[in-house]
Amino acid sequence: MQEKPELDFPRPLTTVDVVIFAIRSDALQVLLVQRPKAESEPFPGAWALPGGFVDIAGDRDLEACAVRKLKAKTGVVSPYLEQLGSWGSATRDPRGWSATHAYFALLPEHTAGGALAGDAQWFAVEGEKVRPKLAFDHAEILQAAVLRLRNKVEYTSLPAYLMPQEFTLPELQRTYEIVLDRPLEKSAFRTRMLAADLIEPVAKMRKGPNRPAQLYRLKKAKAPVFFTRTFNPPG
Amino acid sequence: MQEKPELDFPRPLTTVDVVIFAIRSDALQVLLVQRPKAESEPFPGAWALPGGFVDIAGDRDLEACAVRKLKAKTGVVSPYLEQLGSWGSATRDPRGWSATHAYFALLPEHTAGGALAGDAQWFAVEGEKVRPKLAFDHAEILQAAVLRLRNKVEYTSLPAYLMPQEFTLPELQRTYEIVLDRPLEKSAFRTRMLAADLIEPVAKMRKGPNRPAQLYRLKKAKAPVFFTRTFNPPG
DNA sequence: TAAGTTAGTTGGACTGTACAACTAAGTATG
DNA sequence: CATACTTAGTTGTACAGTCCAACTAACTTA
Repeated sequence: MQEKPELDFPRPLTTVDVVIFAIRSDALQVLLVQRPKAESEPFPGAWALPGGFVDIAGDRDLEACAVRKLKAKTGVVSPYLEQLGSWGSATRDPRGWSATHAYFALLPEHTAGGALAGDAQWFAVEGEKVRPKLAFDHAEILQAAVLRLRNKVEYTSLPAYLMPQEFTLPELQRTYEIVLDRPLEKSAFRTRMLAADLIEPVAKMRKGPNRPAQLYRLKKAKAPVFFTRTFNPPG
Repeated sequence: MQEKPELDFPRPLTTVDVVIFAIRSDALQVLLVQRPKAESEPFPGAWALPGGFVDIAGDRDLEACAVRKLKAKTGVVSPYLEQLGSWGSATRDPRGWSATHAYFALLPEHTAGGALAGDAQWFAVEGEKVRPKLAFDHAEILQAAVLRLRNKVEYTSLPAYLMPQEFTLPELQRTYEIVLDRPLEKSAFRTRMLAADLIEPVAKMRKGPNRPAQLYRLKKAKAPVFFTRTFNPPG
């Protein structure tokens, strides 16, 4: 490692933040952590996205760092994880020039209750915001994550990653509607979802208070399926 | 600025790279720069994406840094610029743990010939690759850029940013076809493009060797327009 | 004047969505 | 035990946009 002047350049602080979504109580929720209350910390006591500094000794790459932070807060090991973008500027962190690599993760509801860290808590997403004022530029990052999620939902199968292993078509549709925050046409939804070849029926039925419903599960496809068309909004 | 142990963490090298696309000679081309031949440099003499270290004294934010690097190599000040993603790992740069923030830019053909830096040169994109072997993980970044461009072209108006200020519909269609590397239906293309309300006719006509064609220009819309449907491939 | 080239339009077959009305299978209620 | 209520799932019609081919239009060249 030679002593190039460039290597002596002061380097930005480098962090990774994760926007963790789940459907809970029939609403889209996001996991936040409370920053330490010590006055020496930036934004003491404020809510923030889970994240922190890259550990160049321990983290092989950025995604491994994101997985580590997600596991630390939720105990979840392998959710859907996608890079969202990066935010870097001289002013976003009072400690100096900093850049964060933001990821977003989708958790099935049943895993979202598990091994939550003590400083972590779920908050409902209202519009593209959340009730408490967020530290740093995390409100902007959260908004980008919600918009990206909504946007991708229009033409991919992403919401399937928010479902438990087995689910009914109306439940899946409900999840789409929660994420998109608008009603969808039942028959168009069924036609498209089945044509997308993303889910397969299992032998069982779900017996509810009403008519029993067919159970489906995600096919083995790892990547989200792209639909050829968007759902056109009714009306 | 307090002396938190975290701030003493060794920080990754932080760079910004820009994938610069233009249509030249009826083909999709990308701008590359040749790395210095000094043996003390990583990948001496190899071709690489334009980019370099973030200057935390001079760059206000990541995008400003990308604009600076783009201007340095092409002279172009305000092209279409979009964040592509970030790549960071312990091994991608022999000098140590590094993270790059990648952007991609679209240039109209007539600006692409201008004030090129001496070490810069255009290369045709073949598939998702380019002929020379690229430094670092830049082949991977380039591939991601091409796939993203192709993918977005399916449902947005991005290619309009590759056009000169005034253009005919057949020229615009040709640009779509070059980017997508497949033929498009003429009448469906016209219907969709005009319905998208993205371009507007100007009073003039283009007089070519054959029948004259109506000239159009981009509407003032700053953001690329999202189509409601994809182009279905013929056949 | 005829042939060639490219711009742009027209029309019919087809496909998938939008929407409403329908059937199906269970539970709750009087 | 019959009726109403609820939710799952299907069917049918209208409509919009595409796919594709054939057409017209305007100009150049031989």
